[in-house]
Amino acid sequence: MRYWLMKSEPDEVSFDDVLAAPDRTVAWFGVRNYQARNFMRDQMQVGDGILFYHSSCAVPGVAGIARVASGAYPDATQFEEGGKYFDPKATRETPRWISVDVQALAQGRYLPLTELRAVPELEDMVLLQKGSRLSISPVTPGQWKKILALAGLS
DNA sequence: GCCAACGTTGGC
DNA sequence: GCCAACGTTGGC
Repeated sequence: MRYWLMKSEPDEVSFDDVLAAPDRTVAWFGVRNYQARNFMRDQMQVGDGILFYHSSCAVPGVAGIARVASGAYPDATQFEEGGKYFDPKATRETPRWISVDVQALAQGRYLPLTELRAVPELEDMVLLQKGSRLSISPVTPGQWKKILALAGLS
């Protein structure tokens, strides 16, 4: 059982969108970074905890918690010619990018990035490191507990 | 829109 | 394999 932070642009997929989806579950598509992909491929397991983070928006922050709801499978968007996530080097036989299913679990108090930065126990979070751009990053059990407490979800 | 930081590409 | 050029991320 591991914990992760996953970034989504709310204009594309917000936490509310996941809550409203059938079975509160969506495919996590569009990862185009090898380090993030490898976390999904090599380390994620069904049941892992997810901090659902809103990026590139007016108030970036943690919007809710979710769980990994499937193993890895090929990301369908890599084959969509003309689409934003099309990858000409990917083939059906040798896909390059993968997805997992993500199921929303609970929505607590919204935790803005600025607030997270002010919490001493969270200063080692990958998210908060200078220049960190990873769309999927590991979260320690201690960081997970702290954030759930801050969100009122403990 | 700006720009720092980082990742990828491709010529050599 | 190096590294300059270019592209992307994402907070502000």
